[in-house]
Amino acid sequence: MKSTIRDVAKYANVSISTVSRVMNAPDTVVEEKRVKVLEAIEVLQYQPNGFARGLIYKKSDTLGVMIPDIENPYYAGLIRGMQDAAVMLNHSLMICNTDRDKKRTIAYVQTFFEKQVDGIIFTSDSLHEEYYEEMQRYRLPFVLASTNAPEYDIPSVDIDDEQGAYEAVKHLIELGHRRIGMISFPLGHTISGEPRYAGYKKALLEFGIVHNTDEIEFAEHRFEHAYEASERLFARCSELTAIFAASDEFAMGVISYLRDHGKSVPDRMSVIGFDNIRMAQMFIPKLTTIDQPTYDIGYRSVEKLHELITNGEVAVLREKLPHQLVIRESTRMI
Amino acid sequence: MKSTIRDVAKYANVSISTVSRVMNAPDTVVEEKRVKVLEAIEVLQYQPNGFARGLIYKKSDTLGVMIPDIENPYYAGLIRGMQDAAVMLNHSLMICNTDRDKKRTIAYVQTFFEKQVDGIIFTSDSLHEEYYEEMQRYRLPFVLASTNAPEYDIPSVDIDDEQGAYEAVKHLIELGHRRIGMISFPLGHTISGEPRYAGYKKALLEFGIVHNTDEIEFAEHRFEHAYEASERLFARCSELTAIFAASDEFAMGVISYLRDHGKSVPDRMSVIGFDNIRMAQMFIPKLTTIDQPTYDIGYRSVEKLHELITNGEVAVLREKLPHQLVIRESTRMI
DNA sequence: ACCTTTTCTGAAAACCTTTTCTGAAAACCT
DNA sequence: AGGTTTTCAGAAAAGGTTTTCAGAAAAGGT
Repeated sequence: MKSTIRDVAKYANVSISTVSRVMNAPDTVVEEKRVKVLEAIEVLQYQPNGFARGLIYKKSDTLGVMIPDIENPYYAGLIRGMQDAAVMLNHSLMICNTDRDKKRTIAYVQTFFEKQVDGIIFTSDSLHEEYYEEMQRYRLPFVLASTNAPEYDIPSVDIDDEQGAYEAVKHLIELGHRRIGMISFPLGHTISGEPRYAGYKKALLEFGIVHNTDEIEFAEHRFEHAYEASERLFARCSELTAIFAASDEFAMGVISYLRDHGKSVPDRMSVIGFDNIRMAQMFIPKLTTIDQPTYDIGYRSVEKLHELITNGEVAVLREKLPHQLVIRESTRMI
Repeated sequence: MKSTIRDVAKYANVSISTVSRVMNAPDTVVEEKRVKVLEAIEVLQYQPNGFARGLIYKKSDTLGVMIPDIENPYYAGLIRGMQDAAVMLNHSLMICNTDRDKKRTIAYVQTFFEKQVDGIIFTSDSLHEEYYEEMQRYRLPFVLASTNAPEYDIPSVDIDDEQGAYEAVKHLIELGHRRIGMISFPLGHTISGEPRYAGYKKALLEFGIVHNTDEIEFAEHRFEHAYEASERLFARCSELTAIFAASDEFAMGVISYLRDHGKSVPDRMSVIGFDNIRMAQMFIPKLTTIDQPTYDIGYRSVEKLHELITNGEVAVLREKLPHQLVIRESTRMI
């Protein structure tokens, strides 16, 4: 059986208060007893019970994290950053993979609440009203990582998607491309759909290129969908010379499609991605892309959540981290 | 403030025992009071406190998971499987990324213990003696996922690495290759290093090919290391026509190296990987590889841990799940 | 030597739940 | 109607810790 503070007290011939003090304020107990207690702790392998402590401190030093799709490598960097920040703050992470399933997400909020997490980090995906209400219901502090919610005042940390997309497309234009297609996220229910599309349009507009809505095609989140979307897009528009893909995974889907149909990238077509996931530099060709500081977004988001938990508020509500154009091999001068 | 059972009791004009009963054995309390209590619960948004419950039930319904490197996509499938199994069992997962750091790993075992996880899943990586002792010290039930420990009697679920490697190399041989190099994990401190190397040797031996120790090169776990290892290997052995890479990530490293030096795969060199991570079918060329049922390994490992926790023992100690050769584009007839 | 302050320790309450035990009321039986 | 069983609800203990409070002993001051 696990040993308790009582066992330690008995073994060391002191009261439990003394044992507790040895652990929490060692200098208030006289040396002689202190060493006896320490010895007892060592012998009995005593470790305080987190439940009992939680009951008193009313906190678990645990943070809940919602990930929409853990197989998407984009989240790996995010998680690493969060983890490192958590370690620094002496906290633990409870991670849950929602699979973008509403029921599951809401069920997890409840679990988190019952397990007394101190707060929740919500990554990517747009914040449905239901989620928001669920969080409000339980009054759980939470922050948004790699997404934001324009309609609510919720702390968030992400990047400027529109600006990133703008720079990506601008890069293509500066390379001489004029017929530029896009593989976008669906516009409605996805958070980076709108702004990245807006950035694309903005760049075209700025360089006086007419935007033809034919030249955009939509895909859900995965490689396969982008592959299929490419098929539809190229069937419709044959004169495209470059593609702006809303994510690196999409870019890989596009390139795979092109390769399967005998068009090499970047010789016959330039493709730029978004995110700079680790695979971007492992892929052949290495992807030109917009780098997101995923590690930092993760790190900052737990710092921010911690700030929110301890202060009840947050110094800056919506935090935008810097992105960066990374030029590799998948784009070239026309 | 969070409402407690006391608040509900007061609101519903009953004792706290009754409230508790409504939640845990509803049919032992008369209808009239039951609805009042239910109503109070709804109004006050009451949710029982996990700490208090944990104190009584002596369990948290939470499992700890150790992942060596969360950025390695291999673990994504594993985690999904674990998560799904956990949801089915009404448990939560506390995931920690060890970065293969001993101090951090041990610190995490302590945290897990204090937070009263019911058990731990240890993934990949070999089980150092220190870890084993730490687990013993705390008497925490644990299982090994995607690794095993020949020297200890610990429940594990993984695949037959040697057989998998054997089949991979056999495939190469059947394709007509005779000069087959290998990019291996380091032999000493890594769990799949030895058996995959053994499988490689076994296949060569079986087909009467002399095994030249020159033709193997070692790399740590990542793409970059495999890239560098390729450089060393090809500098030494120029007549190789095929490579057995100990992981898909290694295979991608090898292929990238070859591509950067003008040798296309599979035309000039066949490369086979191991794992069948999601990227294997996204890569160009798509990787021929040995499929590991990562999802199932994850799923089974939490089932197994649960079995161990509830029964104190486990029906089958070392569980081997089936692997499978998946032929794609990175290998071809010589 | 006596009084005051400081240091140190233990008892007990508090945190929130579940569960056992006990007793009151209701239901059942003859 | 009287006695027995069953149903139901509340009081209280238990689970392991921290912390407040009070008191005893030691130290300090005159």
